[in-house]
Amino acid sequence: MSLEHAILGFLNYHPYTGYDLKKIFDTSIRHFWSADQSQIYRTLTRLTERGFVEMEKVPQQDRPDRKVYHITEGGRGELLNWLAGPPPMDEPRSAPLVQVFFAGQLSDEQVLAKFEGFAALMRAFLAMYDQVPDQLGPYQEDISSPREHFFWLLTLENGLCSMRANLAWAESIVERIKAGKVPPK
Amino acid sequence: MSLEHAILGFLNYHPYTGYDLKKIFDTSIRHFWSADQSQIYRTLTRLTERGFVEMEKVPQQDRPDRKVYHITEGGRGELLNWLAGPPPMDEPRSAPLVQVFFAGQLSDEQVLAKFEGFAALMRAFLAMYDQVPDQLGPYQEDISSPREHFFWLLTLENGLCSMRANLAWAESIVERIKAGKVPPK
DNA sequence: ATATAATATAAGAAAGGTCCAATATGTCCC
DNA sequence: GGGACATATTGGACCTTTCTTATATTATAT
Repeated sequence: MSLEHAILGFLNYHPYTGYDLKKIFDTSIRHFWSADQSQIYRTLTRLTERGFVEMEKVPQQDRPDRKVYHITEGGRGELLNWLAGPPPMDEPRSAPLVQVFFAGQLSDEQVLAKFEGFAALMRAFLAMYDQVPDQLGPYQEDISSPREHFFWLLTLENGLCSMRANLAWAESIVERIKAGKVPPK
Repeated sequence: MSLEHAILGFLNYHPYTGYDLKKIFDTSIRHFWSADQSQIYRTLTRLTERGFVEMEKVPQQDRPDRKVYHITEGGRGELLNWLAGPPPMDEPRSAPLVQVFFAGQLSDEQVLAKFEGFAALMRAFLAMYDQVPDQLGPYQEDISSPREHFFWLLTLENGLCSMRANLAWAESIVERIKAGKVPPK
């Protein structure tokens, strides 16, 4: 679980409202982390209870007050502690691989279609990545120093590397299928 | 969500109890799918309600009855339908990448340690993979025809490909850090 | 003789996440 | 004037997952 840490990470650049955070998640880091709008508000409440963030009401004329959250000393400590700590290992959870594992229960034609589908999916991802801009979307001014931009590019690279590896994997399987190397039912 | 489909996939080979399934998950496909014991029992109940599986009580002397679940025609249909359908795309969710994205907030020494930590983690994964047996653990007899074994090797290959790609990524970053290419704070 | 691990199931509670709907207003365009 | 869209937050219902605890027996090790 690290929606909390992702929120703390952004609030450590700049104070934001729940609405701001939703937009930041939807634009900048959408390709490796997503967040439900309700969940962002609930997490902000939880972080407030724990003393990691504080809220300030900014009244506006004729529309609901903005609730601007800023990180506290305790929150900064929690964040830096988590960042400096050991890298969490991604718990494995891959619905596509479940399909691969059980693909033997399909007919040979269906198996071929399945893996061609995988390859197509990964090519589509790669095409998308080419369109991911160098920049971070709105709210850049707060975040995009050369240092932050450098680390942003590193996360993009990771996506590219993984997708290329997966594409090569899927393609090698398609070749093997066509070469008749799948044991029959 | 496809714990349901993973369970259906196994029950399509052979009828099992909840306990059997837990052991199968913990041994065979542990590296890309895990399942909590309570969750397996609850999911079996749900699958029964939907008519995808049926339960048969097998009394045992002096210990709780085994509840052996077997797949129904409806369940087989649901499974094959899902398998033949479009590959689900994994929703992106990567705690490690959240750390990369915010790593700029650490000191330069901490950044180096962070990425060396990533590389070490992936080397550890790769070392583990070498030890993953060719075989599927217990319950093999039910599952390991040459065809099933072929698909099992494919999922292992995927893990290897991804990990190698991630290792290369982490190592290239370590090199760049050592070459002084990280913009200062 | 006793402890423990393994076999086998299940219920309760809490945490996290998703979906949907409600509220309230401002702006922009047709 | 009406419709669509953006701003801004909140609440309810529900689902999934995890953690913990409980029960009961058998096999194995000390």
